[in-house]
Amino acid sequence: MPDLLANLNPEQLAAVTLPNEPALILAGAGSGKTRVLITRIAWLIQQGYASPPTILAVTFTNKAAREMMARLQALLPIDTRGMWIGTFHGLCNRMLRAHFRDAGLPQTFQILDTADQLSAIKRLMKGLNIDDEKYPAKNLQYFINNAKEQGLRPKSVDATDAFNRKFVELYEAYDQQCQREGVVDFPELLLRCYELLAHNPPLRAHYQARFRNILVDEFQDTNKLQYAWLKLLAGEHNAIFAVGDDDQSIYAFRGANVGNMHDFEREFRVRNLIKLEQNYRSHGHILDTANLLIANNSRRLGKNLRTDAGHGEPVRVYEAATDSQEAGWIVEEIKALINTGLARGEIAVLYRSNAQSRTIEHTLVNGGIPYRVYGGLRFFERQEVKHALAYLRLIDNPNDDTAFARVVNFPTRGIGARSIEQLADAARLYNCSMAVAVPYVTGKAGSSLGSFATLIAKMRAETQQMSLPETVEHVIRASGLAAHYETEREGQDRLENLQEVVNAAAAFVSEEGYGLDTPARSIPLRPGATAAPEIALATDDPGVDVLDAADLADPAQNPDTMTPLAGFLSHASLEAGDNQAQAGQDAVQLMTVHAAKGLEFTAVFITGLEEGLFPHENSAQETDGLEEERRLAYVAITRAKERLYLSFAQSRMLHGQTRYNIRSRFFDELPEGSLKWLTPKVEAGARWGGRPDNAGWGRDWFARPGRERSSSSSDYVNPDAGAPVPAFANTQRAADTGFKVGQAVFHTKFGEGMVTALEGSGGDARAQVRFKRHGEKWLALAVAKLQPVE
DNA sequence: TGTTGTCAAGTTTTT
DNA sequence: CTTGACAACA
Repeated sequence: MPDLLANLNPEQLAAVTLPNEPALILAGAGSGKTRVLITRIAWLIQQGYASPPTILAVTFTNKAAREMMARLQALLPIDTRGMWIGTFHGLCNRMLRAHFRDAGLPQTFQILDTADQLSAIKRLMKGLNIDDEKYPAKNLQYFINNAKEQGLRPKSVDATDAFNRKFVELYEAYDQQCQREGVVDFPELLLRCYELLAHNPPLRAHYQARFRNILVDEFQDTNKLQYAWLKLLAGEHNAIFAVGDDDQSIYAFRGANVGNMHDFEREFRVRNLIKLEQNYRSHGHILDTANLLIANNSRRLGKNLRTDAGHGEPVRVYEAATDSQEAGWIVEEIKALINTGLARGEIAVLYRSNAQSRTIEHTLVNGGIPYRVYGGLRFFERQEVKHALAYLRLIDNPNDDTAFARVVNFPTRGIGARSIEQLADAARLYNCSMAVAVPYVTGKAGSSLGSFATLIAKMRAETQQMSLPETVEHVIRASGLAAHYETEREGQDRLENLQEVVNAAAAFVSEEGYGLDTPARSIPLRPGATAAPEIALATDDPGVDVLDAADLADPAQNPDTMTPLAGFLSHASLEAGDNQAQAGQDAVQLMTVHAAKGLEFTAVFITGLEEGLFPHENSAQETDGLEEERRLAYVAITRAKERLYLSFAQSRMLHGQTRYNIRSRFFDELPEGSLKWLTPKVEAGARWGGRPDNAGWGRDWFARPGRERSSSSSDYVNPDAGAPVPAFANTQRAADTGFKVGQAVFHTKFGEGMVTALEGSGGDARAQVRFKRHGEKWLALAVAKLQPVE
């Protein structure tokens, strides 16, 4: 047996070897969090405190789950089968498949991704003649998902006004539609699974008895429903080992509730709170920068990272005149780094919003530097791939109207919007799916629809005994998709992607350990199978017996709970695939700060550190918005191992117009001693006549006198890039408009405010003003009665 | 039915 | 500026 505990620091060791009690591990960036989690599992098993089937480990992304599985297998000579390691959604899907009847779902239920869900909602609203202007489908989608993530069914939603009552009504209709079609959306997977356990005591008891050891990664990202689900599984006796970092909570906008950490500590009476503060990633100056910045946040659980690595290099700061000049400097610096022998893949350029990538990409192309952008379309989200999947879904479940509507006229077969509308009306009239309603539609439309129905039925019959890859291949041909893209001019890539779907199906079959000729649409019986056993409880059976570890070890006791096709379709929905372009070659990495979480690079550029961009202006409206932005900056900083660059630009092209920004307030929160300004640091007040320190973020920025300072510097020529940096660009603007950013103003209607941005000139000039009482507004200077205040 | 034009909007994102 | 959605056409 390997010595699992070798090379752990005292805190890590303490965490790994905690008794079987609720524990909260506050793991700072780069503190070996994943290692602790994995070693904990291995240690529990090695010591005989736990057997694999008692382990439930939850992550947020499939990537994290895969990494955990792989590292565990490398660490442990024992069998990791029987453990449940996966994402919240993946695990819930697995449980719902095993107990589909108890969950009130058809065996072939399918999963709607976000785009499918939106089109299902649009279809619903169209059918009910709802005005999309008044009730935008997107808003309804948000409303529904939000409610589900709070654990609320339509009945329980507290509708305060007529508008919300309409939403609740639509929410109910939507749920009914999903139920009729046999589909579930993402939050529904969790809520349905939660309810399954909550309403079924024997089942709950079974899983509680089984999962004695529950481990949760990235606990700060859990939402209310996920936390409730965990609590339910933990029951009275099971220990949850939660690992997280409140300082890296950057997903509040999608429902993550950092408060869960505190609630967990309280509700589970956590006695074991361990902080991992030893950082193994970054050099000292970088860490000091991160520490001092995040210290500005209130309501922290409290943590300070330290390193043995020494100070290392200072953090370099650069002020550019424009966004393109910023990009130019970045590219020059990257070239220099590459010349020192640094691999391109060890360099990352981070930005707050995707729109910023274009200028940088453009400059990299000109500089001949290979790069890779993260984000964008993923494999299973491509239209041709979704089309193929829709046919597969229809074969498996003819009631899936989302799939039906998607491909009924693709490739075109003369079924227009009118016919589809008629069909949808008929389906509503008979309360059935569109596929079932086809015979009720007569006339010419009826015959086209009839042949489509025949086509699907034919494909269903033909693929009855086919394996999954054969089924996929057959459907791509028989549906006419292949022929369609063969004739299309730009169809070559799409054809290749369709072939990739076949390959993905083959890979799926092999990874799941099915026989090559296992029919795609039957539950495989595989006596003596060696692949991961699934748990299947005969819950229709009144005498539910809790399976013990011995039962679970016997594959004969553990038949699969879904067909290969259903599994593949779930896989496609739950794991949309890679979202990075041009994978493979050594390239500079471009991504948003969000996408960088969990990654590390030798050299990191954080760009666009400007007020309004980072921190983002929209965050000002959100509660705790500024603190989340600061955490985001903290995450960005802690990605760097050896070299960190921070940059900002005086002017930036955004949405086709030049905006003049002031440097991010975050610069005032960094340790001056760890920074090296490559351009002279211009004191905050010098140029802008006062900074809007907490404007819009809830504090009163008017009551901050004495920050103004006069500037003594003149135009400065940047020695690095060789381009002149007009240090007073904005003041020049001021001559044109009569106003400048940072200036206090008075408006007869809105009262006191401060100019936060200026754009345009002459008669078109507009000023963005942050009013003390009325928030931020754009005002046309030619119209607005705006008076400067001394 | 596919194409063309107009118009509005434009943080962050995994499942 | 750039993209996506949708309405008006050929």
